[in-house]
Amino acid sequence: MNIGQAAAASGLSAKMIRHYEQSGLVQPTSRSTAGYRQYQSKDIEILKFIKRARLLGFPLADIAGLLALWQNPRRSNTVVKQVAQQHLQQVELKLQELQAMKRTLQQTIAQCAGDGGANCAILQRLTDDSTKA
Amino acid sequence: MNIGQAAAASGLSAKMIRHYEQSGLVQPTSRSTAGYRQYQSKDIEILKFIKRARLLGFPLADIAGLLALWQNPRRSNTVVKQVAQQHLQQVELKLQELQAMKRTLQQTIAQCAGDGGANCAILQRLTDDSTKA
DNA sequence: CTTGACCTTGCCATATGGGTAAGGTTCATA
DNA sequence: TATGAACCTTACCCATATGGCAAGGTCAAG
Repeated sequence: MNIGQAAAASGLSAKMIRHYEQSGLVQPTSRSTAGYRQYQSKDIEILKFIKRARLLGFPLADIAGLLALWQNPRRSNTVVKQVAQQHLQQVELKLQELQAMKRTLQQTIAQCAGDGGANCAILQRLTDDSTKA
Repeated sequence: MNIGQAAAASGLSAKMIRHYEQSGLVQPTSRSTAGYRQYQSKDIEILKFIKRARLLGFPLADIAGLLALWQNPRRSNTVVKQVAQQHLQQVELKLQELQAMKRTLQQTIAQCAGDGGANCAILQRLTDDSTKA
C-alpha cells in the first residue's frame, strides 16, 4: 500500500503521514525499489491510532509515548492514565483561559453601541485596561 | 526610551516588541545613531494596547486592524464591534472543541483502572474509536 | 580601557498543518 | 513503444505566537 492509500485508509493526509514519520511516530514497513513508502495493515492501525489521539488533542510527543505503551505488552495502565490526566489538565487550563476571554469579550461587546459612532467600549477597554469584571 | 524600558513599561518582552514591529503593528518613533529603537509614551500606549488585545486572544492581524481604527478619529464602532464579534465566535468554536475533548478524556480516563495492569480503556478507545459518548 | 548590561540582526525551535516545485515512477492506453 | 495521467519523492515557503541562542555593536561606569 502506497502513502496515498494509507492516507485514505487512515483519514490522514499523505503530507501529515510523512510529518509523523519525521517526528518518529510511524515508519512504513518498507520502501519499494523506487523509494515509495509501503504500508501494511499494521501500519494503518498505527495511523488510525494517531488520528484518534490527535482528535483528543494529544500532542505528538504524548502520542509517541502512548504508541510505545500501546505496543508494549508489559505496559502499565497507570502510566497511560497519567499521560491522559496531564493532557486533560492542559485542556482544562486552555479552557479556562478561553472562558475568561469569552466572558470579557461578551461584556465588552455588549457595552459597544455599534451605532456607527466613533465612541467604542471595546477600544476603550483596550486602551484603559481596567481589568474589572 | 530603549526597547528594554519599553518592554518593562508595556509588559511585553523586547523580543515580542521586535516581532510586532516586523508584523507591522508598531514602529519605534526613531532610531538612535547606533540603531537603537527609541520609544516615546505614545508608542508605549500602542504596546499596551497590543498587550491587552493579546490577552483577549485577538490574533495579530486583528490587532493591526483594531490599531488602525483606534487611531482613526472618524472610525465606526460598528466595524470594531464586528471584528470583536468574529473573534468571539472563534473563541467559542475553540471552546466547544476543547469541551468535547475534555468530556471524552474524562470519560475515558474514568474507565481506566489505573491498577498497574496492561488493560487500559484509554488505549482501547484510541484503538477502537467507537466514537460513542 | 575594560567590563557588564544593553542593543542589533538572524537563525533555530516549538506544533500542525497547507501549499508548491522539481523531479522520478508506474501503468494504461493510443 | 511511446506518451500522459496520476502517483510518488524530497525539499522548500507560508501561517500562528513565542522562546532561545549566537555573534557582534554600543554605552556607561569604574
